Amino acid sequence: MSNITIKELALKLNLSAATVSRALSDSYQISTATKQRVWDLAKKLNYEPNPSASTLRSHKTKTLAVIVPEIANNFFSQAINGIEEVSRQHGYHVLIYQTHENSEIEAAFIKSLVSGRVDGVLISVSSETNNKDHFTELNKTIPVVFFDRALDNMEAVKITTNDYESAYNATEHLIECGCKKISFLFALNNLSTGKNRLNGYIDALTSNNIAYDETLIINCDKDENQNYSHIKDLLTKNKPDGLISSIEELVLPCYAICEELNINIPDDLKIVSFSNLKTAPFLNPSLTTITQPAFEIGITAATLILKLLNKKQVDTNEVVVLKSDLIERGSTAVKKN
Amino acid sequence: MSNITIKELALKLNLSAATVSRALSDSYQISTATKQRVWDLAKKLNYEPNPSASTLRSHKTKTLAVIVPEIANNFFSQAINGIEEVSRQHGYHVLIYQTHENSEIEAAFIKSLVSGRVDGVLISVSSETNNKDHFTELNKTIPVVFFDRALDNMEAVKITTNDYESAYNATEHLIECGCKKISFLFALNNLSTGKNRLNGYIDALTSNNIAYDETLIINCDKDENQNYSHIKDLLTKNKPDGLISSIEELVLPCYAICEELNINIPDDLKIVSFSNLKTAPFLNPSLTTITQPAFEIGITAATLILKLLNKKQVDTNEVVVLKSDLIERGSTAVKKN
DNA sequence: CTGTTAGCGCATTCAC
DNA sequence: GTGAATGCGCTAACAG
Repeated sequence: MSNITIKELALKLNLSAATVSRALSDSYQISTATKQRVWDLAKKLNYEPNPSASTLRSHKTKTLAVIVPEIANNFFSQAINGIEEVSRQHGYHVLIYQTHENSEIEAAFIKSLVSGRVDGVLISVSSETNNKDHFTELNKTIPVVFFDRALDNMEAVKITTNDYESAYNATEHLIECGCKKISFLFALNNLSTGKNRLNGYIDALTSNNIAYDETLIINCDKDENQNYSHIKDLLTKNKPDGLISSIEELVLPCYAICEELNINIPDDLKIVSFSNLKTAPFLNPSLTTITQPAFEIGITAATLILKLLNKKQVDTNEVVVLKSDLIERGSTAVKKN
Repeated sequence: MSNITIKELALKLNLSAATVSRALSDSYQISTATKQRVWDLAKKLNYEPNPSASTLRSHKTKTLAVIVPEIANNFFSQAINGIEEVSRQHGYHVLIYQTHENSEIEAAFIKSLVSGRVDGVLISVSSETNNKDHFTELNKTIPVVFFDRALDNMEAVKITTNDYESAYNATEHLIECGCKKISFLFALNNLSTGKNRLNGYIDALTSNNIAYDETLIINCDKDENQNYSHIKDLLTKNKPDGLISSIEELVLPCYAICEELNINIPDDLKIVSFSNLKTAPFLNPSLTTITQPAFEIGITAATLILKLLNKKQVDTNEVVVLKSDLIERGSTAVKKN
């Protein structure tokens, strides 16, 4: 801890602590000469204000909390990147919490944040969460902004992507590629993020006059082994020629199963996956991805919450929808949507 | 902010604030009955202690700072995952800062952290950094633990991986695969992390009686375009049959260049890269990776700093070295080192 | 076992 | 323009 305090600065400058405090915050009440003296000494002695004392007095922490299911995830780490970027530019600090998709851990974090540790919270909710009580409670005291995964029935600022549309387009893309039997790996079943993706898939099928077949939709959850065997069943029995995965985590099992079953990708089975592994289609031309603008989502979410904190005019119910890209790669070409 | 304070609890319970404070921290001085009354009311009223007030008084923040070059990076995000995990289990909060390999931003963060915002700092230094002044200054006031990228000439707790050995093994692996002309993409030139990787490569060559050829070593830096053209030159003129990339970021340009030049991977050129993209060899069998135990590094770093904070006996000069895996994938097999 | 008192460092109100 | 006084919420020393 830098031991130097306002009091000590005041002492050395023959000023009162109040004057030094005001000078440091560039108050109009202080003469330019005094300000300069204060700034010079502060710089010389490496003065750094004590954040706890400052917060205790001013009720401003200059800190944001970010709650995500996982940090080691291509989407979330890119989003956090954007959030940190904006925060740094505005002198804000960023606290990170991960829930591992566990709504109890999530609730505990949320509860602990009402104590004035942060000025605002950016959250992408766990896939299990359906109780919004903690959130409404928290939102009474500080601004909360949801990104990517929001609670359906909650009024709050939300940043999402065009999940429905991008799943629709991806499905149509597979149809245009000649797929007749397209399956869907359904994850985030509890959230509108997941449901929208499913609905985009279903609607694309029906509007292209393809019979909607429930057995082609696999419900996926946290149990990796179960997911694996369900997908394996699907590929063995139903033999789809196209597949859409609603989360990146399921791509690898798909590849493993195809190898096991001697299914050739993409000749026998074309795969499209929601994924922010931007290098995926380049390392492996047979994979097409729906890539969310994760960094921009982070930027947008952080910018919005800072506006809320600065009492700028923001619709506290605003929903921002950004667009995903469909990234495909043949031998050389790279397409974007 | 949860408005309820110790004072209010005290008032409602006909106790003094001091007693309530002691009861909340489960002090041995307080009767079980009183403790229970306090806990019950605290729970009922959703009391959450004000962290600023607590810190101001106790000089403990229960917060760690993590400084990394990039969050959206497979290695660092996995390391942060481990750090967050340990921190949560011990009731610590985690602040994230990214330097984008800029030592000025890094220095500014370090400077701002002497003010008592955190109890300790976990850092992986920027590739530009060679001035250790800020670090020694900071380390006087709070513990600093370096992970993966440390400053050479600084006495501190460090967690690293066996960079020399893993580069050595990877090079020997390529030799065993029949490569005669192995090139090396040299990055992190300023850090021992990078230098050790280079030396492992060089020593593996010489101890296998392969002439050491400087033109096969490409100096890479932040300038992506320059890296690209240098690598392209290498592949065009020198036509190596093996390549080791000392960072993950250079793999994609390599693939792009090979495609451009009609070089077949792995038939014409075998590539091994330091990379924590764990899915890489699975999505693309032609890539072999040296994968660092990022999560374990995070776990270890966090555990160590918590020990330091709790004045446990820790050698303040301790260096922990964890081991990377060489992950290769033929048609079906997966090897580990 | 519990209460009283004091002060962490800062920002704000009120004086002059 | 500047200073003196006050209190944010908590914990620790001292007292009993």
